[in-house]
Amino acid sequence: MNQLYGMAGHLIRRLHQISTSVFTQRMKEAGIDLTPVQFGTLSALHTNPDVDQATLAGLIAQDRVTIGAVLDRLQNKGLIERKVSPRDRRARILSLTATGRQVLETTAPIVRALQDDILSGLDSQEKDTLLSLMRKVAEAGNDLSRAPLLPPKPR
Amino acid sequence: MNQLYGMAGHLIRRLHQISTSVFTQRMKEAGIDLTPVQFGTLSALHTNPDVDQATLAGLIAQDRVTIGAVLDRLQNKGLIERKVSPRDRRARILSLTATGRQVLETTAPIVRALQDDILSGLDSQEKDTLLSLMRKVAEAGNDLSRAPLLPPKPR
DNA sequence: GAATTAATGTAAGCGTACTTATTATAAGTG
DNA sequence: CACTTATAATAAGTACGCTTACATTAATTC
Repeated sequence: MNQLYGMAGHLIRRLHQISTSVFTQRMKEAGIDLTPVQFGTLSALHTNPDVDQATLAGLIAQDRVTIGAVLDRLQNKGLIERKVSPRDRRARILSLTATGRQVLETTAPIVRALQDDILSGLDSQEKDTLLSLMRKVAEAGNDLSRAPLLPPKPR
Repeated sequence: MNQLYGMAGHLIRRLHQISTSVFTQRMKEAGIDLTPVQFGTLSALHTNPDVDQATLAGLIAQDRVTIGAVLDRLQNKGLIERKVSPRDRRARILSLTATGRQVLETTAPIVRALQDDILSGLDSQEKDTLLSLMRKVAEAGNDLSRAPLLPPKPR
């Protein structure tokens, strides 16, 4: 009846708990007030400047509604700005503030480093294997998820 | 600066989104109103009858506070019961109701079947590899997470 | 050009996962 | 036995991730 512990869903949930826990702890140690999703948002905004909210959501596989709330918090912290798009008055064009850019620069190396701690218990070959399998699952399952990853605007 | 897409944390979050999305969809198709965590809770309760809330939380690696809210919802649906422990009046002894047992029996085979869909995109050997690596990470990272998995009461 | 259809962002609400604080009870120590 | 310490559950609050619904604006179609 059970066998819960061996189920993909349960293991994925555990990994997610471990991942966010490690992230939160490292940020706390560094005195930085940023969640995993907030970091991802800043990072995506740095790579894709001047996108609107819906596009950004697709770029990091987030629900449009969720990202709206995340942006509220980032705006309150003074890390991002929203401007009404001149081309489409429904849309908000997003940009990093100077502070946001600075926080991202400070945080990025810490985040890169902590990825390894999440997978502690695996040797480096196993890590590669796991990452490549996860990439495969994420790609194949993209359309199964509520908020699929969307390619950047072709423009 | 970015490389977000290859990071362990991001991939794990994606897998979690895919996993819960597949679960939710299959339950909806089956006309069953049950979330992944609620299923896990029922399942653990079936395997470990008459535990209290704190013990249950440890058995499925959940925060004690979170599990309290989950139990509220399961109780509202009439799937579980809470009784004050005669040995320790602080503790609530949990049990499945007849309805709860029935829902679990109906749901379990569907949940078992859907595990495979979560990992669509992998062949069966890759699935085995991924599951075994995830098990390893979950085990090694257990104490890193906020709510580690705890062994059942020795009693 | 008016009417339909679609898209952007927001609001409100549910469920999970966490934090810190509080209440009640139990267990341990002097 | 009184006092301290620890534990079970709950309360209140934050953050994600989702749903449905809605107002505004854009694009399409007749």
